[in-house]
Amino acid sequence: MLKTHTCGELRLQHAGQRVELAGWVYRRRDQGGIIFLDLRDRWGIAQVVIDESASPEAHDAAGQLRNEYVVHIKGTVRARPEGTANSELSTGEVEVVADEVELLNPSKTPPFYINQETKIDETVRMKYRYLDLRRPRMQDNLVLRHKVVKFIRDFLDERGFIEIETPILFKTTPEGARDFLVPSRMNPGTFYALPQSPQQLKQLLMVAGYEKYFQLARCFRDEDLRGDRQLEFTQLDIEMSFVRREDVMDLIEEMMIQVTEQVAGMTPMFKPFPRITYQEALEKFGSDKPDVRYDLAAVDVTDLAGKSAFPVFVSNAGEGKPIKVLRAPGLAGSLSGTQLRKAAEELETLARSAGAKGLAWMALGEKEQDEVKGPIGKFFTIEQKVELFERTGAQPGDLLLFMSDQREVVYNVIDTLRRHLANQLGYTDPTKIAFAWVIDFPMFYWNEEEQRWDPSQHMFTATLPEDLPLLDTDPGKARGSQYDLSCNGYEVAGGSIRIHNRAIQEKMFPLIGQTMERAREQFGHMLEAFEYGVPPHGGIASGIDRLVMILAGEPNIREVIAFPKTQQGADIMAGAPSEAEPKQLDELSIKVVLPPKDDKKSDV
RNA sequence: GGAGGCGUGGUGUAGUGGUUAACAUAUUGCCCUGUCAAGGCAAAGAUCGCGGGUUCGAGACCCGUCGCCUCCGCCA
Repeated sequence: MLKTHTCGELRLQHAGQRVELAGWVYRRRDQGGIIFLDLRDRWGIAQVVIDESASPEAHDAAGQLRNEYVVHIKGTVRARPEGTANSELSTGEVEVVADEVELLNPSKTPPFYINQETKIDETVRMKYRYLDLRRPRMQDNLVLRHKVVKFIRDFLDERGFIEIETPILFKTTPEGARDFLVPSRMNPGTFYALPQSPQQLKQLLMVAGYEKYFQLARCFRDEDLRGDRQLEFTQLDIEMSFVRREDVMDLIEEMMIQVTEQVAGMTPMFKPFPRITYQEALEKFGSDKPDVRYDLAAVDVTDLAGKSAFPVFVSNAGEGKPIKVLRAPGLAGSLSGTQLRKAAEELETLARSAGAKGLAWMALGEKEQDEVKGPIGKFFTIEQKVELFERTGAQPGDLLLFMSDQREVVYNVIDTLRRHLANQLGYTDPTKIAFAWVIDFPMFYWNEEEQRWDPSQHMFTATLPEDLPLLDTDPGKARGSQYDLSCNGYEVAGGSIRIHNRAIQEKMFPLIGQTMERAREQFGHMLEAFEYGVPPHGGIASGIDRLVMILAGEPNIREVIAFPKTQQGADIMAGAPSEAEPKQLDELSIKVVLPPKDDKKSDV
C-alpha cells in the first residue's frame, strides 16, 4: 500500500508517528516558504505541511501541485501548533509534516468544484459523473447507502433469512408497468422481460420451502422518470411463510426504526408507526402515502357547508359531493386585502392544476373581533361560522381553504395543497422522519375505460378473510391484506399476504377481465405450483433508493445512485442508449422501423 | 403525450432592444513561513445551447429545435 493510514483517521494519538498518505489535493494554500495541502481520500481530509527550510525538495514538488492532483506523501504526524487547530475538521488537531512529496498523476482543472458545495447544472454533473462522485456529499451518500444495505442484510440474516438471487432475464411479471424486453438470439422473434419485481419467483421460493427469503433485487420498469423514480432501481424484496399481516409489518417496522436510528442517526417521530386505513388516509390527507411529519388534515364539512347559502356547496352536497376544508395556520396573518387575494389566487391556480374548478376561502383576522374575509363568508350565518371554526380548530390569522368536487378530485386537491402549504409553512424539515402504515386497501379499482376491475396491487394479493364473501357479491368493497409504508410523503415499502389457495386464485382472473386461457399462458407455472403444498405466505418490498434518499435528506433519487439516468432515460456520460450495429440486429432477427418524422415540414 | 422553469467565460450568476456583455469564483504568472473558502498584484478567458425571423440594431422580442429539471398522464 502507498498509505499507512487514511487521511480521515489521523488524531492526536498518532502524533510522533511516521506515516504515508495518498490521495487527491483538495486544496492548496501556498504561503511561499510553507505550503499547506489538504489531502483528501474517501475517509476524510488531512492537512499536510511542507516547509521549505526543512525539506526543500518536497517543497519544490508541492509547489507544482494543483487541485485534484494525485499525490503520495511521507512524513511525521504532529499536534498542530498552539492556536492553529481546526475544529471544523475531524483531523483538525494534527497535521503531517511531509519530507517527501511524490506526484502520482496530474489532473486537468475539473469542470466544477470538487471542494465546494455549489449548485452545478445537472447536465455537467452527469457528463462528469466520476468527478461528481468525488465530492464529499456524494461520497457520504454512497457510504450511507452501503451502510443501510449492510445493516439490512445483517438484520435479516440474524433472523434466519437467506438471500437468494433470481434471474434478470425472465418473463413478464404482473406489476402493471411497461416491460423492458431483451431479444433472444437463440430463439429468434422471442423476448425476455426484465423483472419489474421478483414477485412470482419469491412466491415460488415459498412453495419450495425456504420460508424466509430476501434479496436486494434490481428491478426495471419502462415508465417515465421522476425525481423519485428511475428506470432501474433496487428493491429490498422479502417473503415469509406461515405469517400473518402483523408479522411482516412488525418485522419491517423494527428494521426501519433500527436503520433510521443506528445507521442514519435520526429518530422516527412516531413509534410505533401509526396505522391508517386507506380510506382515512384519503379523507384526511388526500393521499395513500401521506406525509405525517405535519398534521394539516382536511376536515369534512359537507353537512355544515351544504346548509350554507353558497349555491355551489348546496348543490354539490345535494349531489353527494364532499365539501372539505384545509386549514392553513397563520397564513392570512398580517396580509392586506390585496395580498390576501393574491395569495388565494395562487393557491387556486394550484388547486385548478390538480383538477379543481375553483377554490373558496375564508380568512380569519388577526384579532378575535376582526371580520372574516373572503368571498364566501357572507353565505354562512354567524352560528355556522362558529361551528366551522370549532370543527377545523381555526385560530385568528388562519386561512381556510374549501374544496368540493367529485371525491377523487377533492382527494387530489387536498394532497396537492397540503404538500404545497407544508413547504410554504416550513413543515418539511428533511432532518425529521415520520413513518406511517397504510392498510386495508381496496382489492380492486374500477377501470372505466376497460369496464373491469384492476387489482390495486397485484393479482396475488389475498383478500382480508372477513371480506372474502364480497368477492362474489361486491368486489369493489372487498379489502385486501395489503400494507404500504409511507415515509415523509413517499411510499417506501409495500406488500401483502398472498393467496395460497388455487381456487381463490382462479377466482381472481375473471374478476380482472382475464380469461383462464390467457392466465394459464402467462401464469400457468404459478397455478401449477400452487397445487403442490403452498404454505400461507406474504411479504413486502421496499425501494432502497428512495429510503436512502430520505435518510440522506436528499431532494431526489439521483443523489443516492452512482450512475443514474436523466428524465429522458439517458446516460449522458456514456451516451446510452445508442443505436445497435447492423450485425447485432441481424443476429437478433430485428429490423428497426422508426416512425416518420417532421410531418409538418413535408406538407409545405 | 402534455404543462411549466432553465440554458450567458471552466463554474455560479447579473444583464430594463443600443454597454468595450458585468460580478464572484476557478484558472495562469509573480509575491508571501501558520494557512485552512488563505491573502496581495497582474493576466488570460464568451461565436450569450442551436436554427430561422422581427428590427436601423437582438443575449434580450417572436417561431422552431435540442438538452436538463419539476410536475400531470404513466408508474405504486
